Amino acid sequence: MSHATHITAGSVVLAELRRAIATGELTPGQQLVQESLAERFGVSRVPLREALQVLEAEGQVVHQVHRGYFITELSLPDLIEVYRLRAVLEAEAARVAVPLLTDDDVEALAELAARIEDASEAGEVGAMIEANRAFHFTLIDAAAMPRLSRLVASLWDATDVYRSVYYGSATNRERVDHEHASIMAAIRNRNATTLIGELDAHREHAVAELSAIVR
Amino acid sequence: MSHATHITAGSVVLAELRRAIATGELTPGQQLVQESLAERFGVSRVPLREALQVLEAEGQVVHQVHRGYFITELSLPDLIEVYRLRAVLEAEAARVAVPLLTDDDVEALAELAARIEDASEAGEVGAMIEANRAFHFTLIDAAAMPRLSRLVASLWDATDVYRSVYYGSATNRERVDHEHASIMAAIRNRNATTLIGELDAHREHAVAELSAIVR
DNA sequence: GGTTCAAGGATTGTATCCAATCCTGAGTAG
DNA sequence: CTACTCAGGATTGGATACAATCCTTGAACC
Repeated sequence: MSHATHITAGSVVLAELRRAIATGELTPGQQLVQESLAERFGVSRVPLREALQVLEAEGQVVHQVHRGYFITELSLPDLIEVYRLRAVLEAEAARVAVPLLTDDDVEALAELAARIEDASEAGEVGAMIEANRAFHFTLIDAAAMPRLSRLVASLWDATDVYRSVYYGSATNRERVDHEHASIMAAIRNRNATTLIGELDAHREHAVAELSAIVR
Repeated sequence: MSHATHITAGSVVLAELRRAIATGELTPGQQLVQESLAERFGVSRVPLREALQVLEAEGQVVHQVHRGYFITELSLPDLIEVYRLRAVLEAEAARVAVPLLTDDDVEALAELAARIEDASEAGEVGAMIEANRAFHFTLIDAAAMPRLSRLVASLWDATDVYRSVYYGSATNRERVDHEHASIMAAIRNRNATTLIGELDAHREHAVAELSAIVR
């Protein structure tokens, strides 16, 4: 029996909340009224609160006793810190992963890069976000450091609120495609130093664009 | 995060559980039966589960649907990964913090180092663990990167289960004191490179000892 | 007009109760 | 003797009900 077979109300609500945050349906600063959300998802407040507590631990929402849960508002210093920590951790992941990459891994990465491009040209923002995440985490997971993957994932989650806005721009989507091509080239060459440089540039461009959005 | 002024049943239970884990009262692999714990803390199962969910998000306990919560068992690869991630993140913290350190910070660090030594000689393991954590996080917090502090804290928490065993040994306590002296010297000289080297050595010795314990 | 303060409703925190699932162990068949 | 089956209790997941706290609103007072 696998874990996924046990669908619990709390996990369903958690997934729904994640989606709502990622799509921008729930906007930063907004209060999450427990009764309304519970009714909307067709569950009681108990599993709803369970999901909210998980999101709080991840920093996606903030909690104030007797006042409630609110979607986290990312400040500019916050955003910059998230990307700085990503730089540190993803560099480590790349360093470890490159020597471990199998040909199958590289193949999978190339295919994901292609899927991103397709979604990008079609303007399918949701599909692009998903494929993009799969692309980057295929590389990160290749380092075979599960805790590292989890930490980086939580940092990605922290900026999910703004990701849909970022990919909404065709200019941004096009630049991302070019950067992914450079990243793939470094991966194919098994050159960790170059790869880390490309990843850093990739992130720098994103943080520059996002800085404008946050304000 | 909840204001300290408003103590909620869940937060009390959470603190108690943390203490019980840190002191080794709850041992790795052990099941946490909700009813018993709730009764022991004098609360219902609702706030207890709330605390358990927080600990699960932090990786201190694991959860299996319809089976319950268990104290996490740290595998050797896990332990090594935790310390490797700490090395990466704490090095970054040190790099950022050193130029920002005020004389007051250095003073506070020196005082904490002294407190650690006192507790070490007196064999007060609990006090030593607490002062040691305060010492290291005074340095880390000086980097003024709150998310970085949180990530590192979660990595420290992950090995809390074994910390009391580690500090139970007088040999270990004595070595730690010497290492802290070297760390303080590097801090006083505002030499980030030396400091990072000392911190790395400090951690390497700990992971070597802990590896033996895990097995 | 501005400030203080006290209801009352709105919202969250917690306890209690019921439902769903798991685990144990006795019994049975092979 | 071993493997399987299937109650019955033990334990967790979730819903409802109640208590504690907060927030708004409006009136009294300066």
